[in-house]
Amino acid sequence: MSPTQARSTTTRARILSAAQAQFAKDGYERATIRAVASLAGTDPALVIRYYGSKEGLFAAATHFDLCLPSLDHVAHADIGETLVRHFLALWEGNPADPSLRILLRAAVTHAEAATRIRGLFAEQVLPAIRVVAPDRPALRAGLVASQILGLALCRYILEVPPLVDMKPDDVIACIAPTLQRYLAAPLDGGFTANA
Amino acid sequence: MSPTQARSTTTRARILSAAQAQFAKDGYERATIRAVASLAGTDPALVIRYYGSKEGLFAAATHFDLCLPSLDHVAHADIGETLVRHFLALWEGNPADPSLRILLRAAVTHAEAATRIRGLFAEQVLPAIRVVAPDRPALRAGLVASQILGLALCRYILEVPPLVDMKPDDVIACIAPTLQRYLAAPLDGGFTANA
DNA sequence: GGCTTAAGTCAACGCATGTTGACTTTTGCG
DNA sequence: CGCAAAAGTCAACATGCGTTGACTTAAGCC
Repeated sequence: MSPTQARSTTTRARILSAAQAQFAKDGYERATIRAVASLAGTDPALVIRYYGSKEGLFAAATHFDLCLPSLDHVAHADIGETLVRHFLALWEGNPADPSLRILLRAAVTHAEAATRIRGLFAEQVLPAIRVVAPDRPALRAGLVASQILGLALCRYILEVPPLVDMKPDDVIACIAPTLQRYLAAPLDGGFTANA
Repeated sequence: MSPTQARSTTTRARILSAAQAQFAKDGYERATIRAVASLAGTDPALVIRYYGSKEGLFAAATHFDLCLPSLDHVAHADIGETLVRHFLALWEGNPADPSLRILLRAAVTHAEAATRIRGLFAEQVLPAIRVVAPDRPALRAGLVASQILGLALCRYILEVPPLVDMKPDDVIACIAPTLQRYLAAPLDGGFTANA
């Protein structure tokens, strides 16, 4: 790669990084191309040249992977805890991946972002859960998603007081048994009778 | 009330109703005063005259009450189910109250809406839960909120496939035991050791 | 009936946005 | 060096927004 190509690559990366920061902070509609360019130390026109449009920039800023661990070699009793721990690390890791924050902030008003989240669910969460919960995996994965996303919403977006201040290990201790039940509860009896 | 006052009251109500519909559908930033006025069959200027600004219109469109039932006369074992059932009715009732949908859609990017949700939590959810779970009520209420909001997010906003298609009674059967555990689980042992 | 006040309408302003095209600067290569 | 292509910059456009003020219409009251 020639030096001049390297420079453009660097600029593109700076723009993408700035875009992720702005989308994560302000959501899709409040984030502006001008603010992204300013944060990246460049020009709005360059942002458009490299990413085509605001939509294209958003798509590029949210291409990522949940990196779910394979659950089939985890002790059955530890699957719930493994899942919460993984998602907490995703949100709070150093550096934290901003993509989930971006996606969650945007998905509420942006149809394509919502589709993307459903895609993550169908292509990454559901398959991982299918291998450890072969009966009604979609239902179980959906319940897991509702608790995980609800936790993320309250802790990282809405900042509901008791949840935002908890230590990660305490969050794990509270949430893990819920996921464990969603994954392992028998279908007859106390779970869901019909359907 | 004179007929002319009655007319203005009707118009104000039509505007408010249209605003709720638009905010619920599009979120705060995508909803426009012009669209609200058009849906209400009136003029944008009138919207501003009656509600001062877009912020004022939003504030008026989200003044509401969770109408939580008093839990102190519910059998202990039924509190979880009572709560889910109540929130499901709030979202799906006929007519469904659009306020929660509006608030959830907006809170993700609108600071004041997020504050409003925290206010609902502190002033309505927390007190109701305090009377049935006197030890660490804030923690328990926070966990309940995370599951309820996560369910609402997945079922009504993101429309994650397995959750959006479930019958209300099945949702209740799945979620109620989770809330029950959050409210009634002993603090030592499997819940959260320290903190 | 005519005057006062409120209800409703219209056109316009100022502003911020995404996006475009022409321009200038820098780089790589013969 | 000198040219071609790429990287980067600038000013401007068109559009849609919230909001404003002047205007017109209708209603209530003496």
